[in-house]
Amino acid sequence: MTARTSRGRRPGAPDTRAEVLAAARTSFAEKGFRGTTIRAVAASAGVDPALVHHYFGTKDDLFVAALQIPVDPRAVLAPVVAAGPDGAGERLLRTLLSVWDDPELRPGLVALVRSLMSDDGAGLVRDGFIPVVVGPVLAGLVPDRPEVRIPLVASQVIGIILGRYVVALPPLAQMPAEDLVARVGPTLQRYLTGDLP
Amino acid sequence: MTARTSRGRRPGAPDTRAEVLAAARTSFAEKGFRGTTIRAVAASAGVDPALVHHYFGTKDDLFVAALQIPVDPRAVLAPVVAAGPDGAGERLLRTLLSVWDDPELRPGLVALVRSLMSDDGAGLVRDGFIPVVVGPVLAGLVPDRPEVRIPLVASQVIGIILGRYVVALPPLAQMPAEDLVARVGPTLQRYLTGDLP
DNA sequence: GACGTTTTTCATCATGTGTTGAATTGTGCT
DNA sequence: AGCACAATTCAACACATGATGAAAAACGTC
Repeated sequence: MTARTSRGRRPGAPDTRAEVLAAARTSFAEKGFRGTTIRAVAASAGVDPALVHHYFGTKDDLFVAALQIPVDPRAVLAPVVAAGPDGAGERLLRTLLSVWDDPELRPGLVALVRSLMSDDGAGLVRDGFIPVVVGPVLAGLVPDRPEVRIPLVASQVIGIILGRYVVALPPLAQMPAEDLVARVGPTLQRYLTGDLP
Repeated sequence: MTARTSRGRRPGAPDTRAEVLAAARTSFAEKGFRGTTIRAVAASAGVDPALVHHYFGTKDDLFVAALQIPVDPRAVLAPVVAAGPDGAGERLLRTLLSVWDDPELRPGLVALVRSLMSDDGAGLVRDGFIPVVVGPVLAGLVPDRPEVRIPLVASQVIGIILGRYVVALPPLAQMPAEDLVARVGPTLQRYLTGDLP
């Protein structure tokens, strides 16, 4: 924010690197990959663009550094699956919301989702994430026809995440997690184990 | 595709304008607004970039020309609402899918959604589209607490649209519309008129 | 066939971007 | 005090992009 003029190292021991990373995170989360410029990140961190390159190399490198998703979806979902099909819908949603509501993780996750939308990461979600990562895990929960049930679950989950975190639809974004769980849990439960035509 | 060298007007009566527009549509749909360059559109239409500017003015103008959503959501939704709450979930979804499955309308709609995602059209969806356009219409269907019910409906609808049309999740994209209606309709019905905690 | 009009390309500009290398200033070690 | 090293900025390059104005080729009309 404040104008810096002098050249060379700053006095004190400011963790400039962390500030740059934070600025990059929020910018990627808000404007996506192409919408984020290194110059804007640098400006928002009160720093010269060259410093961004000095710490993190290219823009791609900065992006992966900004994501840093310290969450293995399989590890997170494992307990949900292990507890069996009863009440799995609510447990699944509760787990998911607890991860996304963590303020440490949220910007990275939002940035990831945004970039998956705009650049052709759609293919990645379609061919990689759903069938390879989350599909097999949830497959342990459903009694039959996983190829029908899993996408239905995915559609409702995607909708919640987009509405609550990316678009921040007011009532959805402010709704207490437990209310959401109570309201949407049954939907997921039906998709997972209910009677489907 | 073929290399054109000669200057001036082409022989015959090719509708180059339409070709440019089509190229713009698919590019906007696939790569979003920022991901689309005028030069790429021109190349894909086998045309000089200046021609794109000649027909449609600035890039923004080209974008709105490419959208051309000849669909007024309120007009489309009106009959759904008029028929009353019984079976509204299925009717709503059926209507929606019939619009999106129309190959004329699809690229424009996908492009619109993509751009709403990446640029900060999120605000537009949040503050404009949902509360102003679709909210009041659907409000005629719900018995109480619209501020809870409408966003839930929105979340499931958004998820379906993203899964089926934007990401093109395989089983969701290929599923016959009526199967989807039968499977997801009850969810919407519950969000609209069911017992919610 | 002459002529105005439309369609098309060429050449060019200004701007914003990612990236690089050198220069400057502070910090910590000996 | 001296010196290697890290942190930081400056200046600049190469490139892609959106945009503009003028010129060339085909068409339609009289």
